[in-house]
Amino acid sequence: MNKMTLLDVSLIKNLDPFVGMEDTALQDVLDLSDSMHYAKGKMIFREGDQAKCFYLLLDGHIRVVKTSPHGEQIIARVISSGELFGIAKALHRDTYPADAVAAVDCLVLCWSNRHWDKIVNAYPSFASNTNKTVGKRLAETQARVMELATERVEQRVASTIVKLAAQTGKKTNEGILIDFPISRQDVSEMTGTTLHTVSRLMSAWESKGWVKSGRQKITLLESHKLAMVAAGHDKN
Amino acid sequence: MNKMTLLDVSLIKNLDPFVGMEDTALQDVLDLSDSMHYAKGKMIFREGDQAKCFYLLLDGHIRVVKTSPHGEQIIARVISSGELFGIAKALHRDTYPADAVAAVDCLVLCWSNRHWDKIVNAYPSFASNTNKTVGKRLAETQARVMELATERVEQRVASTIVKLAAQTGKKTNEGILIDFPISRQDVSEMTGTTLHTVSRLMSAWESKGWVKSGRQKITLLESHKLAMVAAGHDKN
DNA sequence: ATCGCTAATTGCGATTTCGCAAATAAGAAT
DNA sequence: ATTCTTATTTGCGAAATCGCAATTAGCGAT
Repeated sequence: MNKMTLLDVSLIKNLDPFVGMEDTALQDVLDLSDSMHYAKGKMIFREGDQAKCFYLLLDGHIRVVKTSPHGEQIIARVISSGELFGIAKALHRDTYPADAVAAVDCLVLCWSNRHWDKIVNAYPSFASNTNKTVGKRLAETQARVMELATERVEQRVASTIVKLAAQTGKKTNEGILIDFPISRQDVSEMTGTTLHTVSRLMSAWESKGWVKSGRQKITLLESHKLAMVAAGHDKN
Repeated sequence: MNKMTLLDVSLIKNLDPFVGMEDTALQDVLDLSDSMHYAKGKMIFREGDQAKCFYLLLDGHIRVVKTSPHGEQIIARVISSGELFGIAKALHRDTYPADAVAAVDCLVLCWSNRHWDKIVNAYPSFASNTNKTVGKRLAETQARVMELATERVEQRVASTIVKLAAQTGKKTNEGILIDFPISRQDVSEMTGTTLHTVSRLMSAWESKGWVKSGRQKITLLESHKLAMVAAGHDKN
């Protein structure tokens, strides 16, 4: 789509999916890609769509969302820059397993799935890095099952915002800001609870001075306190 | 360990992990394996152990169990015959992510991880089948997150026993029997609830004639009714 | 600056699910 | 057959969380 813009190898050279690849190989792969921009709120692909591309997020944040048979949504994960997404091919799927929505304006590279086998076969470290990514996601998902099965809402919410802060956090003079718009509803969809309960928890933490939050904005002031709550320790 | 016993290609020829492989290839792979027996209750590997082997279950059932930091256990999945397990290499892990326990006497093949790369490189369809398995497990795990996040206990328990019946069920003249010893506690560890709640649900269903259950034994008489409950429909 | 929309807050009663405790039952071992 | 161990059942009160509803607040668009 955008073959005119020259994409430089340095854009992707240091990203996890490409470690271990030669510059010439990177250039070859880059030459197969299109670069795309998605405005905040745009849907990049939808659950069940035929998977015709796979993607690399260069800049922004993406929410991966699944919808239950009864219409409730849950956020399966948040993709940050440097991560692959929509890699249905790696899982031998021919449809996407979830919606991908731009949480902010996003810059992505995308490749036609036609190129997948070619790339995977030509560059074993790419294949290997991909497997590693999938393995990590499986482990994370499994960890979430554990949390949902054994922890109370308060712990899950604390743990989720601490993890988000670690993943996407930006230091400000007040504390660590979660660097994309995130509502109470979003947090509830990541933790299996309701926006009401999240709101109550945030209010309680705010009154203790542990967080400072506003409309779609969360700043952690005392992340260690929250980490304690996440771990299920004392609740003072 | 058991090179004396001649293992025949027909043992594994039709199993998912090996579809698309030539008989000679299968024989080569088989020649690298050891066959092992694990008595009911034996632990095959433990979470965090250095992963030195990967396994194929030839006969029996295996519980894959994770333990939370606070000691609660949850059953991540149940492995049935024909499935690979302990494939840490496929996920680029060097430790096992969970315990594997023989739910009944089990017959397994195992391979040293030394052989993993060799096998994967020599037999692309094995690599591909493995990716597919991992993809399926990721999807299942994700589905479980959805259930835990959005459904009530009753639905989750119903859904779990229906799925177990589909996976391991054995037709009897009464109905579909889940073909390995499974306690109320086990079910609770698969659904994120307590054995008490499971017991109450089973009692209720038994009094409606939907199931018949005893000590570590569950038979589904009216699985469609349970499937309705699982789907969250009426509760009559 | 004002309007309008969406997000957030919070009180309160309703439900769900838990957790304890005590009793019973089913097999396994002797 | 008897004893022992482990699984199951069930009542009941407690706790966590939900869900509704009404209000308030923040921010973008006009």
